This record gives sequence, C-alpha cells and structure tokens, in this order.
Amino acid sequence: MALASENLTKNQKTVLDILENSSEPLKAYTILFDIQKKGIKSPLQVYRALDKLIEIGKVHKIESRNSYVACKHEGCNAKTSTSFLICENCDSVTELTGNNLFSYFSKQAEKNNFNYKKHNLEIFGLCENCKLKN
Amino acid sequence: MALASENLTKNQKTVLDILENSSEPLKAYTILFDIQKKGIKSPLQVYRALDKLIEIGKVHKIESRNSYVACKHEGCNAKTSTSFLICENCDSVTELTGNNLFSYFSKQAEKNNFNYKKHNLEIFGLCENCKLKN
DNA sequence: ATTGTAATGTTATAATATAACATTTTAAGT
DNA sequence: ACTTAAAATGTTATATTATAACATTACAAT
Repeated sequence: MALASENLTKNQKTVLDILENSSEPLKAYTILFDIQKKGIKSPLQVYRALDKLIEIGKVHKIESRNSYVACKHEGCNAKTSTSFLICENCDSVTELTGNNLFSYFSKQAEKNNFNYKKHNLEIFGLCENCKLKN
Repeated sequence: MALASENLTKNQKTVLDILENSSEPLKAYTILFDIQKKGIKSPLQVYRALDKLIEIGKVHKIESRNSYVACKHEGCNAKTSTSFLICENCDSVTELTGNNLFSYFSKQAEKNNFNYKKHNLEIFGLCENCKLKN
C-alpha cells in the first residue's frame, strides 16, 4: 500500500505543491489565482482538492483566517485535531505536535462532563524572528 | 463609571438580547432575519453591533462555525482569548474559564520561542446530555 | 454651545464556499 | 482485458459571510 501522498490526483498535487512552497498559509482564492495557468479554473476545483488534502492530513485549515497550510510532519496524524502558533506580525504558522495537548484537553473536557473528540487551537503572538525585530 | 453593558446602543442591545436568549451560537444572517422587525435592515448593522459586543467581551465568535455566542460570565475578561466546548450533536457551547489555560499555552509557546499574546481554543465532542442519549 | 467621536442608515460589492449535474478517470474484482 | 462502482473532474450558477464607501445623526466631554 502506497502513501496517501503518492496517490494524489493532478489537481490535488497542484494545490498541495503551492501550499508546500508557501511560507505562510494561503487563502483558497489566492491559490486559485496562482494556479490558473495550470488548468484549474474554478473555486470548486480548489475547494475539492483542499477537502481531500485536509481529509488525508496533508493540509490543515486555519479557521480564524480562512486559510490553508501544508502540514510539514511526515505521516501527520492531525487529520482532525490541530494546534498552531500564529505570528500576528508576519503571519507565519508553526504547528504544535505531541499528544500532551490531547490529554490536557481531555481532562479539561472531563471536568465539564464533556466527551472530547477533537480540537482546534490557535495561539496568537510573535514568532522568534518578529520578537527580535520589535 | 457604568458597566460597559449599560452603555449599549439600541442596535447593540437588540443583537445581544437575541444571542443571550439563544441556546446555541447564532450566525450573523440568522440574527439579521430574526430581528428585522426591530428596525435592523442590513447585514452591516448586525456586524457592527457584533464587533462592538465582541470588543467589550459580551460576545465571542466561534471561528470554526462563523457563529456568535453571548458570554455568560459577569465581567468576562475573555475579550481576546476564548476557549469553548462545542457539542457536535446539539451545537451547544460551553465556555471554559480559568487562567490555567493561559499559563499552559504560554509554556507551550515558550518551548517554540514564541511570545504568547492570546488564543482561540475549540474542543469538539459530546456534551453531557448528548453523551447519555447516544 | 461646541465639537469631536462613535454610531447609524443605506447601497453596493467583496470574499468565502457550496449546489447541481453531466462527464471522465481510476482502481479493484472477475 | 472487461466490467463496474467509486472517485474525481469540469462547468455554470448561486449561496453564504463580510466589508467598503459615504452621507447623516446621536451624544458625551469639554
């Protein structure tokens, strides 16, 4: 069985490629404008590729910004839960990994008799680079 | 000095009122349709009221759902950072409080040389009621 | 009273995302 | 190889969410 990333279709590869080569998250219509020369003509083609890439964990959505970012972790298992550090100055994004977040949130949820399934965490502030400059 | 909530204008009060009487988060256009009889005719009037209510901490936005929820905590200081438990079955929302989240996230950020400013956390799962039913 | 800030009302439009449907490609079993 | 069912595609239209621009009004602080 091949890796999911090897089974990508043309549109999916095109969208993933532009996300992987971006230093910050991209919006769907930014992606669309950037790849129209590659045969993608409608928003739906972009959204469908994004949906699939999100489903297999190669791309995550930054909800608060309606943006999409390629996952840099090999075999990322954050297909549902995601945790990000988002720089308010340069818009760069770092993904937090590790299961301690999962167990921490499970406990927080339990306190409220809530059954944890998944989460989305967005931490805003200044990244290392921008901290030094400002 | 009066409470911020006592200084609300007519539109702001109208929007806050409908949110406070809802058992789940509402979307901006749902609010608009529900209060057109009260003199609010355009989306912008709703969004402006929401912006102000969010600014003073009476309302929070659920980013992943483009919805808005009234804050139930007196003098809520979550003007910027928010943490929610969101039931995937009934869409009810519970806001997490307490500063332990803040300190926990600060530490997580520090590990990545990131300067924490604020956060948005959305935990999805089943609330107590729905847990029992399913 | 004056005056500056905030809020309002209104029209138009931008930005984000999905519906519907006909067609083509792909992968898996036989 | 052929069949076939699932997935992906292409295309047009439209739904949903949010803001721009600008003229006017309310109102609190000097």
